[in-house]
Amino acid sequence: MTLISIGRLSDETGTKIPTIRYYESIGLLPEPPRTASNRRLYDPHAVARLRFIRHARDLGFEIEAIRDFLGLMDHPGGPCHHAHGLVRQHLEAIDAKIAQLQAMRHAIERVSPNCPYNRVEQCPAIEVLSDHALCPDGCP
Amino acid sequence: MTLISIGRLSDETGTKIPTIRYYESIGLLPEPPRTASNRRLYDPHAVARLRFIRHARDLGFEIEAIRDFLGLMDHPGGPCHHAHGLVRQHLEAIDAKIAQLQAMRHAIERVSPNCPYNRVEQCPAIEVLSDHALCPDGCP
DNA sequence: GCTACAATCTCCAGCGACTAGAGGATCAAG
DNA sequence: CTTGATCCTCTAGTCGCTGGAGATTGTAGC
Repeated sequence: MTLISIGRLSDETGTKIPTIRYYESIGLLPEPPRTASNRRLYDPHAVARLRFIRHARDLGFEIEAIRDFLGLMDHPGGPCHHAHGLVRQHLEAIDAKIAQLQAMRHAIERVSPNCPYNRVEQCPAIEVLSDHALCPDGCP
Repeated sequence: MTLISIGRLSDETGTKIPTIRYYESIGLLPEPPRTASNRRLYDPHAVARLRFIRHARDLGFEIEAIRDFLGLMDHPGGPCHHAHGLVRQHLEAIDAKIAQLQAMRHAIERVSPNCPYNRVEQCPAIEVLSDHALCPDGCP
Protein backbone atom coordinates (compact mmCIF):
# COMPACT_ATOMS: atom_id res chain seq x y z
CA MET A 1 0.00 0.00 0.00
CA THR A 2 1.74 3.06 -1.30
CA LEU A 3 1.01 6.28 0.51
CA ILE A 4 1.56 9.54 -1.30
CA SER A 5 1.82 13.20 -0.41
CA ILE A 6 -0.76 15.84 -1.25
CA GLY A 7 1.53 17.17 -3.98
CA ARG A 8 1.71 13.77 -5.57
CA LEU A 9 -2.05 13.37 -5.34
CA SER A 10 -2.39 16.77 -6.93
CA ASP A 11 -0.14 15.74 -9.82
CA GLU A 12 -1.80 12.38 -10.32
CA THR A 13 -5.32 13.74 -10.43
CA GLY A 14 -4.74 17.18 -11.92
CA THR A 15 -6.32 18.78 -8.88
CA LYS A 16 -4.79 21.83 -7.24
CA ILE A 17 -3.65 21.35 -3.67
CA PRO A 18 -6.01 23.95 -2.16
CA THR A 19 -8.86 22.24 -3.98
CA ILE A 20 -7.98 18.92 -2.37
CA ARG A 21 -7.98 20.54 1.04
CA TYR A 22 -11.25 22.24 0.15
CA TYR A 23 -12.84 18.89 -0.72
CA GLU A 24 -11.64 17.58 2.60
CA SER A 25 -13.07 20.59 4.43
CA ILE A 26 -16.52 20.06 2.93
CA GLY A 27 -16.39 16.35 3.63
CA LEU A 28 -16.10 15.02 0.08
CA LEU A 29 -12.74 13.50 0.89
CA PRO A 30 -12.25 11.93 4.30
CA GLU A 31 -9.56 13.28 6.58
CA PRO A 32 -6.46 11.32 5.65
CA PRO A 33 -3.90 10.01 8.11
CA ARG A 34 -0.90 12.23 8.75
CA THR A 35 2.81 11.80 9.15
CA ALA A 36 4.46 12.54 12.48
CA SER A 37 5.04 16.03 11.12
CA ASN A 38 1.37 16.55 10.32
CA ARG A 39 1.48 16.02 6.57
CA ARG A 40 -1.38 14.32 4.79
CA LEU A 41 -0.87 10.83 3.42
CA TYR A 42 -3.15 9.40 0.77
CA ASP A 43 -3.72 5.78 -0.15
CA PRO A 44 -4.85 4.47 -3.55
CA HIS A 45 -8.45 4.50 -2.42
CA ALA A 46 -8.25 8.24 -1.85
CA VAL A 47 -6.69 8.66 -5.29
CA ALA A 48 -9.60 6.81 -6.86
CA ARG A 49 -12.13 8.78 -4.88
CA LEU A 50 -10.61 12.10 -5.90
CA ARG A 51 -10.43 10.98 -9.51
CA PHE A 52 -14.09 10.09 -9.34
CA ILE A 53 -14.89 13.51 -7.94
CA ARG A 54 -12.89 15.31 -10.61
CA HIS A 55 -14.40 13.21 -13.34
CA ALA A 56 -17.91 13.95 -12.15
CA ARG A 57 -17.08 17.66 -11.82
CA ASP A 58 -15.70 17.67 -15.36
CA LEU A 59 -18.98 16.14 -16.47
CA GLY A 60 -20.72 19.07 -14.87
CA PHE A 61 -22.14 17.44 -11.76
CA GLU A 62 -22.54 19.66 -8.75
CA ILE A 63 -20.83 18.91 -5.49
CA GLU A 64 -24.08 17.85 -3.86
CA ALA A 65 -24.82 15.38 -6.66
CA ILE A 66 -21.34 13.97 -6.24
CA ARG A 67 -21.91 13.71 -2.52
CA ASP A 68 -25.00 11.64 -3.33
CA PHE A 69 -23.04 9.40 -5.70
CA LEU A 70 -20.32 8.88 -3.14
CA GLY A 71 -22.92 8.10 -0.53
CA LEU A 72 -24.39 5.46 -2.83
CA MET A 73 -20.99 4.01 -3.48
CA ASP A 74 -20.26 3.84 0.21
CA HIS A 75 -23.25 1.49 0.57
CA PRO A 76 -22.67 -0.90 -2.31
CA GLY A 77 -25.49 -3.25 -1.39
CA GLY A 78 -28.24 -0.67 -1.66
CA PRO A 79 -30.54 0.11 -4.59
CA CYS A 80 -29.39 2.43 -7.34
CA HIS A 81 -32.61 4.10 -8.49
CA HIS A 82 -31.37 7.33 -7.08
CA ALA A 83 -28.17 7.19 -9.12
CA HIS A 84 -30.18 6.67 -12.27
CA GLY A 85 -32.38 9.61 -11.42
CA LEU A 86 -29.36 11.80 -10.89
CA VAL A 87 -27.81 10.77 -14.19
CA ARG A 88 -31.04 11.20 -16.12
CA GLN A 89 -31.62 14.65 -14.65
CA HIS A 90 -28.13 15.59 -15.57
CA LEU A 91 -28.49 14.34 -19.12
CA GLU A 92 -31.53 16.54 -19.52
CA ALA A 93 -29.65 19.49 -18.14
CA ILE A 94 -26.80 18.85 -20.57
CA ASP A 95 -29.19 18.69 -23.52
CA ALA A 96 -30.75 21.97 -22.46
CA LYS A 97 -27.34 23.58 -22.16
CA ILE A 98 -26.27 22.33 -25.57
CA ALA A 99 -29.46 23.63 -27.15
CA GLN A 100 -29.02 26.99 -25.50
CA LEU A 101 -25.41 27.27 -26.61
CA GLN A 102 -26.33 26.35 -30.17
CA ALA A 103 -29.05 28.97 -30.19
CA MET A 104 -26.50 31.43 -28.88
CA ARG A 105 -24.08 30.40 -31.53
CA HIS A 106 -26.57 31.01 -34.29
CA ALA A 107 -27.45 34.38 -32.84
CA ILE A 108 -23.84 35.44 -32.62
CA GLU A 109 -22.98 33.84 -35.94
CA ARG A 110 -25.13 36.38 -37.70
CA VAL A 111 -22.40 38.84 -36.99
CA SER A 112 -20.48 39.17 -40.20
CA PRO A 113 -16.83 38.43 -39.47
CA ASN A 114 -15.81 40.99 -42.07
CA CYS A 115 -17.68 44.06 -41.11
CA PRO A 116 -17.95 46.35 -44.14
CA TYR A 117 -18.23 49.31 -41.83
CA ASN A 118 -15.68 50.50 -39.47
CA ARG A 119 -17.78 52.46 -37.09
CA VAL A 120 -19.58 51.21 -34.05
CA GLU A 121 -22.87 52.80 -35.06
CA GLN A 122 -23.27 50.54 -38.07
CA CYS A 123 -21.45 47.52 -36.72
CA PRO A 124 -23.48 44.32 -36.97
CA ALA A 125 -21.59 42.86 -34.03
CA ILE A 126 -23.12 45.48 -31.80
CA GLU A 127 -26.43 45.20 -33.56
CA VAL A 128 -26.84 41.51 -32.99
CA LEU A 129 -26.40 42.11 -29.31
CA SER A 130 -28.81 45.01 -29.27
CA ASP A 131 -31.47 43.55 -31.49
CA HIS A 132 -34.08 42.02 -29.36
CA ALA A 133 -35.63 40.11 -32.25
CA LEU A 134 -32.54 37.96 -32.48
CA CYS A 135 -32.90 36.57 -29.00
CA PRO A 136 -32.47 32.78 -29.01
CA ASP A 137 -35.49 32.22 -26.83
CA GLY A 138 -38.17 34.44 -25.47
CA CYS A 139 -36.48 37.06 -23.37
CA PRO A 140 -38.60 39.53 -21.46
CA MET B 1 -40.52 60.51 -21.61
CA THR B 2 -41.92 57.94 -19.23
CA LEU B 3 -39.97 57.34 -16.10
CA ILE B 4 -40.42 54.04 -14.30
CA SER B 5 -39.59 52.63 -10.90
CA ILE B 6 -37.00 49.96 -10.24
CA GLY B 7 -39.78 47.41 -9.75
CA ARG B 8 -41.19 48.21 -13.13
CA LEU B 9 -37.74 48.02 -14.71
CA SER B 10 -37.30 44.69 -13.01
CA ASP B 11 -40.56 43.38 -14.48
CA GLU B 12 -39.90 44.72 -17.95
CA THR B 13 -36.42 43.25 -18.24
CA GLY B 14 -36.78 40.13 -16.13
CA THR B 15 -33.96 41.30 -13.90
CA LYS B 16 -34.18 41.04 -10.14
CA ILE B 17 -34.06 44.31 -8.25
CA PRO B 18 -30.85 43.53 -6.32
CA THR B 19 -29.24 42.66 -9.64
CA ILE B 20 -30.15 46.05 -11.06
CA ARG B 21 -28.65 47.76 -8.03
CA TYR B 22 -25.62 45.51 -8.38
CA TYR B 23 -25.14 46.57 -12.00
CA GLU B 24 -25.34 50.15 -10.88
CA SER B 25 -22.81 49.54 -8.12
CA ILE B 26 -20.27 48.12 -10.54
CA GLY B 27 -20.86 50.90 -13.03
CA LEU B 28 -22.63 48.96 -15.77
CA LEU B 29 -25.74 51.07 -15.33
CA PRO B 30 -25.34 54.77 -14.63
CA GLU B 31 -26.75 56.20 -11.43
CA PRO B 32 -30.32 57.14 -12.30
CA PRO B 33 -32.07 60.28 -11.12
CA ARG B 34 -34.15 59.95 -7.98
CA THR B 35 -37.50 61.15 -6.73
CA ALA B 36 -37.68 63.62 -3.86
CA SER B 37 -37.95 60.57 -1.61
CA ASN B 38 -34.78 59.02 -2.99
CA ARG B 39 -36.29 56.37 -5.26
CA ARG B 40 -34.65 55.51 -8.55
CA LEU B 41 -36.30 56.59 -11.78
CA TYR B 42 -35.42 54.98 -15.09
CA ASP B 43 -35.95 56.32 -18.58
CA PRO B 44 -36.35 54.22 -21.75
CA HIS B 45 -32.65 54.51 -22.46
CA ALA B 46 -31.88 52.78 -19.18
CA VAL B 47 -34.38 50.05 -20.05
CA ALA B 48 -32.63 49.47 -23.37
CA ARG B 49 -29.23 49.44 -21.73
CA LEU B 50 -30.30 46.90 -19.12
CA ARG B 51 -31.94 44.74 -21.78
CA PHE B 52 -28.69 44.82 -23.71
CA ILE B 53 -26.77 43.77 -20.62
CA ARG B 54 -29.16 40.91 -19.88
CA HIS B 55 -29.12 39.77 -23.46
CA ALA B 56 -25.35 39.71 -23.56
CA ARG B 57 -25.24 37.88 -20.22
CA ASP B 58 -27.72 35.32 -21.55
CA LEU B 59 -25.39 34.85 -24.48
CA GLY B 60 -22.69 34.07 -21.99
CA PHE B 61 -20.62 37.22 -22.17
CA GLU B 62 -18.78 38.19 -19.02
CA ILE B 63 -19.39 41.48 -17.29
CA GLU B 64 -16.05 42.87 -18.44
CA ALA B 65 -16.83 42.03 -22.07
CA ILE B 66 -20.17 43.77 -21.70
CA ARG B 67 -18.43 46.75 -20.19
CA ASP B 68 -16.27 46.84 -23.32
CA PHE B 69 -19.32 46.63 -25.59
CA LEU B 70 -21.06 49.41 -23.71
CA GLY B 71 -17.93 51.51 -23.88
CA LEU B 72 -17.88 51.02 -27.63
CA MET B 73 -21.53 51.92 -27.90
CA ASP B 74 -20.98 55.06 -25.89
CA HIS B 75 -18.61 56.23 -28.64
CA PRO B 76 -20.62 55.45 -31.74
CA GLY B 77 -18.22 57.10 -34.16
CA GLY B 78 -15.24 54.95 -33.27
CA PRO B 79 -13.97 51.79 -34.95
CA CYS B 80 -15.45 48.43 -34.07
CA HIS B 81 -12.54 46.03 -34.54
CA HIS B 82 -12.55 45.39 -30.85
CA ALA B 83 -16.21 44.38 -30.83
CA HIS B 84 -15.54 41.86 -33.57
CA GLY B 85 -12.62 40.46 -31.61
CA LEU B 86 -14.77 40.03 -28.54
CA VAL B 87 -17.51 38.31 -30.50
CA ARG B 88 -15.08 36.02 -32.30
CA GLN B 89 -13.37 35.03 -29.07
CA HIS B 90 -16.72 34.31 -27.59
CA LEU B 91 -17.82 32.19 -30.53
CA GLU B 92 -14.71 30.08 -30.09
CA ALA B 93 -15.45 29.68 -26.41
CA ILE B 94 -19.02 28.62 -27.20
CA ASP B 95 -17.81 26.03 -29.70
CA ALA B 96 -15.43 24.63 -27.13
CA LYS B 97 -18.20 24.42 -24.55
CA ILE B 98 -20.55 22.70 -26.97
CA ALA B 99 -17.91 20.15 -27.87
CA GLN B 100 -17.22 19.46 -24.23
CA LEU B 101 -20.90 19.05 -23.42
CA GLN B 102 -21.38 16.68 -26.32
CA ALA B 103 -18.45 14.60 -25.16
CA MET B 104 -20.02 14.59 -21.71
CA ARG B 105 -23.31 13.56 -23.13
CA HIS B 106 -21.80 10.61 -24.93
CA ALA B 107 -19.99 9.54 -21.80
CA ILE B 108 -23.11 9.70 -19.69
CA GLU B 109 -25.27 8.23 -22.43
CA ARG B 110 -23.45 4.96 -22.07
CA VAL B 111 -25.33 4.53 -18.86
CA SER B 112 -28.17 2.19 -19.61
CA PRO B 113 -31.41 3.90 -18.63
CA ASN B 114 -32.91 0.59 -17.60
CA CYS B 115 -30.43 -0.89 -15.24
CA PRO B 116 -30.93 -4.66 -15.06
CA TYR B 117 -29.39 -4.68 -11.62
CA ASN B 118 -30.75 -3.03 -8.60
CA ARG B 119 -27.66 -2.73 -6.51
CA VAL B 120 -25.09 0.01 -6.52
CA GLU B 121 -22.17 -2.39 -6.88
CA GLN B 122 -23.24 -3.45 -10.36
CA CYS B 123 -24.90 -0.23 -11.41
CA PRO B 124 -23.62 1.06 -14.73
CA ALA B 125 -24.56 4.61 -13.76
CA ILE B 126 -21.96 4.49 -11.05
CA GLU B 127 -19.58 2.61 -13.26
CA VAL B 128 -19.54 5.17 -16.03
CA LEU B 129 -18.52 7.78 -13.54
CA SER B 130 -15.86 5.61 -12.02
CA ASP B 131 -14.44 4.15 -15.18
CA HIS B 132 -11.53 6.20 -16.19
CA ALA B 133 -11.43 4.73 -19.68
CA LEU B 134 -14.70 6.44 -20.48
CA CYS B 135 -13.33 9.91 -19.93
CA PRO B 136 -14.29 12.19 -22.82
CA ASP B 137 -10.80 13.56 -23.21
CA GLY B 138 -7.51 12.73 -21.65
CA CYS B 139 -7.91 13.24 -17.96
CA PRO B 140 -4.93 12.89 -15.67
C1' DG C 1 -57.25 61.15 8.65
C1' DC C 2 -55.91 56.44 9.79
C1' DT C 3 -54.48 52.01 9.10
C1' DA C 4 -52.58 48.30 6.32
C1' DC C 5 -49.56 46.71 3.30
C1' DA C 6 -46.61 46.95 -0.70
C1' DA C 7 -42.52 48.91 -2.56
C1' DT C 8 -38.31 50.98 -1.94
C1' DC C 9 -34.04 52.43 0.45
C1' DT C 10 -29.10 51.19 2.40
C1' DC C 11 -26.01 48.04 4.17
C1' DC C 12 -24.15 43.70 4.93
C1' DA C 13 -23.63 38.79 4.46
C1' DG C 14 -23.86 34.56 1.78
C1' DC C 15 -23.91 31.30 -2.29
C1' DG C 16 -20.81 27.73 -5.14
C1' DA C 17 -16.52 26.07 -6.18
C1' DC C 18 -12.69 27.16 -5.84
C1' DT C 19 -8.01 30.15 -5.70
C1' DA C 20 -4.32 32.79 -3.72
C1' DG C 21 -1.51 34.69 -0.25
C1' DA C 22 0.77 35.28 4.46
C1' DG C 23 3.60 33.38 7.69
C1' DG C 24 5.53 29.41 9.62
C1' DA C 25 7.30 24.41 9.89
C1' DT C 26 9.62 20.57 7.77
C1' DC C 27 11.87 17.68 4.21
C1' DA C 28 15.56 16.18 0.80
C1' DA C 29 19.77 17.34 -1.60
C1' DG C 30 24.33 19.18 -2.01
C1' DC D 1 24.53 23.23 7.36
C1' DT D 2 22.29 25.75 4.21
C1' DT D 3 19.13 26.18 0.46
C1' DG D 4 14.95 25.57 -1.74
C1' DA D 5 10.94 22.82 -2.32
C1' DT D 6 7.05 21.22 -0.05
C1' DC D 7 3.85 21.28 3.35
C1' DC D 8 0.88 23.29 7.23
C1' DT D 9 -3.15 26.59 8.86
C1' DC D 10 -5.76 30.56 8.34
C1' DT D 11 -7.82 34.24 6.05
C1' DA D 12 -9.59 36.62 2.28
C1' DG D 13 -10.60 37.14 -2.54
C1' DT D 14 -12.87 35.75 -7.07
C1' DC D 15 -17.54 36.17 -10.12
C1' DG D 16 -22.22 37.32 -10.60
C1' DC D 17 -25.42 37.69 -8.27
C1' DT D 18 -29.06 36.86 -4.16
C1' DG D 19 -31.28 37.50 0.20
C1' DG D 20 -32.21 39.50 4.60
C1' DA D 21 -32.51 43.29 8.33
C1' DG D 22 -34.40 47.40 9.53
C1' DA D 23 -35.99 51.88 8.16
C1' DT D 24 -38.71 54.81 5.16
C1' DT D 25 -42.17 55.94 1.75
C1' DG D 26 -46.24 55.33 -1.45
C1' DT D 27 -50.93 53.71 -2.14
C1' DA D 28 -55.63 51.87 -1.19
C1' DG D 29 -59.56 51.15 1.54
C1' DC D 30 -62.48 52.71 5.31
